[in-house]
Amino acid sequence: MDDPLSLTFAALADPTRRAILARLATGETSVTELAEPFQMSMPAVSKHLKVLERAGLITRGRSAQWRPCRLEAAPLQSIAAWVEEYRQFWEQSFDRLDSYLEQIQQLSPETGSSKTVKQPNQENPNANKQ
Amino acid sequence: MDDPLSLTFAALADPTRRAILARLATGETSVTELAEPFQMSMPAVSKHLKVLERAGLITRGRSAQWRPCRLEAAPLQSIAAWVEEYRQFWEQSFDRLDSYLEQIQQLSPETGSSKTVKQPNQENPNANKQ
DNA sequence: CGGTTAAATAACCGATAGGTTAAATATTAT
DNA sequence: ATAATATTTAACCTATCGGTTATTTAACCG
Repeated sequence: MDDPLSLTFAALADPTRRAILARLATGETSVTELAEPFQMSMPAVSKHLKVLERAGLITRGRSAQWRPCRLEAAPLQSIAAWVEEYRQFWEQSFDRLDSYLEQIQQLSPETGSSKTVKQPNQENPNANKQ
Repeated sequence: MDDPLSLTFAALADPTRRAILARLATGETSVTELAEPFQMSMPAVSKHLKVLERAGLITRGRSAQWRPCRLEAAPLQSIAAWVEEYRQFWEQSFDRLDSYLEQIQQLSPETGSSKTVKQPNQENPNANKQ
């Protein structure tokens, strides 16, 4: 299927392409420079760029013999919107875990031997680098 | 690559699988019921479910001969965290668009013929159903 | 002009994705 | 034990993916 959302998800389902986007987040650059960190041929990188371009995640300009690539984040916004629809589900999971932990602590006070589990304040772990 | 993020993105890159998740968001259900809306064979759906399971997006129980599927949203939280890193880029784009529109309006007042472009208040479009 | 550099395209290859039909498995019901 | 129902597995097929090397295109430079 080649609907926009599927194209975008598919484009993001490859660590090389995500690394390319991360690099582009620091600024426009050439194909050669983009390819440098990877131990793969230029045509391979070129194909990755084509996938990203088809998904609308990058655009390419022209400056002499260089084709500078630029990040286009609009499709990422669609992804964000899609995933937000499910936010309640993971928050709800945390709620359930909280309830469960409270219940455990309440019903079996002999587990006080473990670390003081006084409302660990389950919060967004974040820090998902890459 | 089979890192968690890639597995999750790949699992989401198929409209059938996203539809299955949407269905599961309304509650646990059987494979047969999940398969019903699609004009494809049961084994095909079974494969989709295996992909979702491998990505951690669903879990399966056992109740008699049924294998009820349940949505697990934790991987979606990882997706949300990843994409949030790029939020500034699409917001920045809107800013640039705003500046551009202001500039246009300011420099060429003869375009007043178009609809009153008085700060359209660019806001999150949302409403991305599927 | 000829040479160099940047990038894309062509042709190929093995692995995987997404579907099929047919057969096997697991559980319930008779 | 047998049959019925729900689901998975096996085997197969075609298309796409992600990579390669070799070639071609595009733009600069001297």
